[in-house]
Amino acid sequence: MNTETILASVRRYISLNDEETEYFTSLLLPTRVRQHDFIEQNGETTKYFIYVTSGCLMTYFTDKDATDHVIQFATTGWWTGDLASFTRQQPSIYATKALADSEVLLLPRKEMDNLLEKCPKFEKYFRTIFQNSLITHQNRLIQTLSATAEERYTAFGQKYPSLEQFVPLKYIASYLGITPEFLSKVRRKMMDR
Amino acid sequence: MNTETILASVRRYISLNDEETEYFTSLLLPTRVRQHDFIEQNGETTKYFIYVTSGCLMTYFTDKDATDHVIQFATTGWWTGDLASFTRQQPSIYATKALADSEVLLLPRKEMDNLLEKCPKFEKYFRTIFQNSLITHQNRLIQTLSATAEERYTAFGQKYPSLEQFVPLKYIASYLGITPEFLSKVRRKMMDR
DNA sequence: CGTCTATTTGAATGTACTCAAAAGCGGTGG
DNA sequence: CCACCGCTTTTGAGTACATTCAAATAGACG
Repeated sequence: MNTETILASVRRYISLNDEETEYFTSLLLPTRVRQHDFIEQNGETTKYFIYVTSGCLMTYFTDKDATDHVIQFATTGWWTGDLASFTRQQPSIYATKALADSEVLLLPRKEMDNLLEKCPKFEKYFRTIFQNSLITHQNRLIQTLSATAEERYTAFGQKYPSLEQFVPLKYIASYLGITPEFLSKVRRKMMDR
Repeated sequence: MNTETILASVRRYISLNDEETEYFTSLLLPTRVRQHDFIEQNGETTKYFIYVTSGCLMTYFTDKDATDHVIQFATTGWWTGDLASFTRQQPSIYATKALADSEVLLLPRKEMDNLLEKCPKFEKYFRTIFQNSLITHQNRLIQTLSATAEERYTAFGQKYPSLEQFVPLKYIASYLGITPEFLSKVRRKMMDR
């Protein structure tokens, strides 16, 4: 399967020689998943850190009232998964499933450990990935705390235009922290203007 | 000033020889700040990544209605600051100020670049710091999206008991994403039971 | 003390939720 | 190709959680 996009991602931050490239790609498990398929289930210990080559995934939390809350959508070029479970090898509170037929590269936990040990320059790559992701999460937190549902919906559409083709409205509502019914009403109000 | 706690933090993840220890600590600017003092102001480009040796800081965002939103409280052993501004050298949307007289160690942006270049094992340290912080932010997002104000307040008290001594209720309200008035009413209800 | 800020209280209001039901839409099988 | 089924989206009425505004009370600090 296609390792072009992940290598491009890595090379934005570190340079790799042929041997390193070969070694790195040998650790990745290329996998096809179909729409509605799960890559990880909640309750189970997360096995993989997941890179999306094509398609679209979502990682989400299901609360005690059986309401879903989307932590992240991931399209081409994004990493996703449950970092807490992956890092600490404890049961996951998240599940990750495909919103469209997708191609992913799975990095098993042990192989990531090996990679970082044998080829420490990947520390820089993941440091940068996590740092950027942290910034994104802080921005989202600010948005959630300070903006109305309508403002958040508008901002979401502008920030992630490519997701509209994959993501049902009810999951966008979930990501925004509102009910599908209320998102529908927000959209109505926007249309009426 | 005391570099014990920051060295302990670093040594949890990587080991340093004397030369590395010496070099690392030489980059840090020990600074005392008094309650109400600012370390960084919004609108200005963030100069430092901030490590708290003692006391307590808060990093917060002020929205268009002049309402503050706390991104992070930082007590002994925590890093804080505006990563987005620090990383991209763009004007900050956050400010960081002291909630109590505090001692901090400031790591200037350029020195962090030098450190990571000359002593790449620090990539691992910061990768781990950011990874853990990301997990914390994801948990908080989940909480904010799925729990009521009362549940969040209770969880906050359990997770950060040490903060109660430093942080005025209005900032806890801000962190939880509610108004001070409503937090007061939540507390009343809890007392009445 | 007196002043300034933080916290509490109460009434009116608003934003978003719940529940129930209808309408829309896509896929599948006869 | 159409009819049906299941799931998503919309609509509406009633409700709940949280906000706003105004004012009183309590605390902290010089």
